[in-house]
Amino acid sequence: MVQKSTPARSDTPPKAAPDSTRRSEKSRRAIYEAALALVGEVGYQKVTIEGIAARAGVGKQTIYRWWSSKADVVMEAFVDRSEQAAEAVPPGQEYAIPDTGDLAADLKFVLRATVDELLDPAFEAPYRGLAAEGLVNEELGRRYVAKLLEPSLQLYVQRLRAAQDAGQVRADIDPRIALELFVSPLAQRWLQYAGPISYEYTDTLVDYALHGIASPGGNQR
Amino acid sequence: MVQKSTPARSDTPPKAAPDSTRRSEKSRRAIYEAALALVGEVGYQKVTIEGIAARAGVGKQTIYRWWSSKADVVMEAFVDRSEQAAEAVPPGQEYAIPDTGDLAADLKFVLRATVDELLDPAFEAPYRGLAAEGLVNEELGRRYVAKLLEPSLQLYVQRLRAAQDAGQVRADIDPRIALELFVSPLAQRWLQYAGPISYEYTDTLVDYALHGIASPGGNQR
Amino acid sequence: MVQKSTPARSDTPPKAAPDSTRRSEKSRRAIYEAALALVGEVGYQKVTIEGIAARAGVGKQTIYRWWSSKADVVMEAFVDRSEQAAEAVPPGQEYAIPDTGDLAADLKFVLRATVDELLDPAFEAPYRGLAAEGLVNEELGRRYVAKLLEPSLQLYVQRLRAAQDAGQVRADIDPRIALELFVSPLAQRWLQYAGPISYEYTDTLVDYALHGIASPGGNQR
Amino acid sequence: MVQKSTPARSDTPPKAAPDSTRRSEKSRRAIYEAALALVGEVGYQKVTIEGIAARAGVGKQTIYRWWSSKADVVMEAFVDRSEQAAEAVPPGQEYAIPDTGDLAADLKFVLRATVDELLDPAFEAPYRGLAAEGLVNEELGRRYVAKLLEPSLQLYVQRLRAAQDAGQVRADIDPRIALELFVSPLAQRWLQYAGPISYEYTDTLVDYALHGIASPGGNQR
DNA sequence: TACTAATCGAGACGGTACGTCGGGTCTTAAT
DNA sequence: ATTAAGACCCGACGTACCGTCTCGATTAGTA
Repeated sequence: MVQKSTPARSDTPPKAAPDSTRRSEKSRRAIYEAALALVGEVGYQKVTIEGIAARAGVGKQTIYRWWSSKADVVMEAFVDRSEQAAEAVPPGQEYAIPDTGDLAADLKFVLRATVDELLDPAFEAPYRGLAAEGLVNEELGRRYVAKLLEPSLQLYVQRLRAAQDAGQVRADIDPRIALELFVSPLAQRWLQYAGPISYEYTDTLVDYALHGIASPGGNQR
Repeated sequence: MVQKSTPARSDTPPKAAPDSTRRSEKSRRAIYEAALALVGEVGYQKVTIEGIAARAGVGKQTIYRWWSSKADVVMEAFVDRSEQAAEAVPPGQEYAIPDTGDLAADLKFVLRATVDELLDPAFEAPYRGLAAEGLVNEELGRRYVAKLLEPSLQLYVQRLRAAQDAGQVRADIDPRIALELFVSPLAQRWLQYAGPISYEYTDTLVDYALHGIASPGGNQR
Repeated sequence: MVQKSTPARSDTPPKAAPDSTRRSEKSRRAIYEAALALVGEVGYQKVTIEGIAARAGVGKQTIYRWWSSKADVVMEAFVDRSEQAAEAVPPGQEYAIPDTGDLAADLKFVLRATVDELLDPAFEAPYRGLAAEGLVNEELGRRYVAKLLEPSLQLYVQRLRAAQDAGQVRADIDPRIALELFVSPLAQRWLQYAGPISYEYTDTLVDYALHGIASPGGNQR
Repeated sequence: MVQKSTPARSDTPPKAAPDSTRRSEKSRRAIYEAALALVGEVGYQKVTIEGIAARAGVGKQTIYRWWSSKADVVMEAFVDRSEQAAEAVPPGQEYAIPDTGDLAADLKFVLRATVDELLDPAFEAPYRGLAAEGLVNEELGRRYVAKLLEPSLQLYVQRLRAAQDAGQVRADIDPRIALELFVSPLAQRWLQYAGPISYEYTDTLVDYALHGIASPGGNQR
């Protein structure tokens, strides 16, 4: 209702950004853990800042000093966990879509893995909660996309580019759009409970996307 | 205190469902209008049951008697509005995707109209709010899909079936899945702020979906 | 907060007093019984009009039509029960303080009986509840006094008058005031939890009241 | 309903008593003032916790944190005001019943002052409201007696003891009981609207109580 | 190594909204 | 016309969290 900050304006000083060199690492870790644990236990919706603070053994102010909202905290906690997981992967071709030369097979393989992941409750709770918040809070939504969604999608872009180089995908195709043909349907079915998801379904998506749905010699126009 | 209906199980009584024959039509309409107006004015998130009641000139209890949550109220209000709009259409081929014989053109036309609609703030507010709630509340999410999403998608199914009959779409294609190739990407970009949406973008989606992204003579395996 | 009715004023007609000839005797009895039962079970405070109506199997309106408040209902129910009890007494010298010729003994006897009554939970609940309401609602308070309190006190007046005739009480004494010397202290101790009540205590009150507390030859000016 | 004392037992935790050292004095004062003002303006019955909070510019929780009910708040506010008034009295023989040597005159004087006080609306509103609550809530009633009633009565005890020392009151008289002969009748008439109160009435009470109502040489058996 | 300013745990505070209860009025159908 | 039933508008309840604001009691980085 009331406008509050709009960065600087003196008068009421701009809140004097806290000194991050003095920040307590221990508290940060405790907050991340508490946030993720609570999201898992009671669901994103029912998590409260007070609850996180209590669980982490931390004052509320310590949270408000470094984050601006519950979504912020959970998002960072989630990203942090992802990064932690990423670092655990042996250093080589860490995260990439396999390239066996058979594009269809590679895509089907990755999408099947994605199906498995989506059905894992540990992922589901924070992922859904954040996504929901993101629908309605544009700033957060864009951060969500940039931090959690786009990096995964870029792996598809890479794989599709390789396929273009190999002459398996038409050169005039925009890979960033092309990947949506099979990724977005899966995303929507899962996120919105818009339909069942299965290996068969994702396999079908890949086939349709690669070869199109039109009849081969069909006279379009 | 006294058990009334639903024979056994007692203990914590099932709350004695209200008598819907005596329901006040006036209040219901007022509540729908208040809910939609408020969602438009302050955004779904900031709407409260208390606010709806006050705006509608209605006791809070009257809302709680007939609905179980804000999402419930707004959903029903939204559906009601849609139905009202539907009834206003002259009785003929009310809602359908045009069939000019040119499938690509027809789909592009409809998707362009969808783009326009998605960018209309009047639609956006309740749609997003409900979608967000639906991500996180499965029961609501399924209702959302059934009431608001699936009916629109069925129009695509019809059009694609017609195209199959006309030999423009392969007979082995499942239209319910096929439509997702171009609908879901648009939905995701819009809902999740996952990318820009434009006529050019939707046109591209249709082209990719119809003809596939693979090279014509590409050797897959 | 807002004044609403103030009896007549035309405009909004004075509510058209109900036709008492058509009143349902059965409902009235049921309401009395429900009211007294509930007061006994959950305490005056927690009794609600809704509760009485439900227990009596009666519509709320039927109560509001004939009574103006919970206090009203309970009061009438209580008075009704008293009258019922009174009628059960064999017609003779129904209710009176015994007159053995020994005033002190007679008063002590009656007060001891009163102590017993006051400690009977069946009496206590509605009596206290009504008294409390009466403190704060003058109209009700006066009715309480007239219906429940004064009739008992008049029995003392009669007995004291007899004592005056017998020359045991000074002729210039006002019996209506005199009785308060021993009745009011007991009443206050009980009502307000202002002190313990016992036979010894009431005996003492009678002695003090009869003979005074001043020293016999004390020179009071 | 709520567990109150019995420290441990957990399960449903005992609500973690707030830290009284950090209590806001400003809020407490504001609450007292608001409570007394409202009781004066709209009457004890119509005062609500919500109203007190609003008037005091305080959150409801701040009231619920430190008091358990409206009666509690008003009582404390009332006691606080009494103590404040008491402190304002010049330190000497602050509050005592005058001792001119003439017991009857002294008592009549004090009772006349009490009559005046009882008829002062500023006293009446909270006094009656609290008394009413006290009838029906034993715990509160006893607190009421201890804090507001008994201290006044002790003044009579002192004066009567002095009179005993002076040989004006019989030595075997219990002053705590004796005072009730004239105090309780006045209290009952006022509290319960049980009869008119006037100087003449209280004078009469004193006379009756001092000398008794029995005939001097009356043969009691 | 001591100083001193920021951060920390804790939680009281002014608020908003929750979901529930009951008051008193009004409407409906059955008697 | 009264009744049982109960929906209605309304006001207050007591609770949960919000985000802000003190409080000592630690910590660091600097002097």
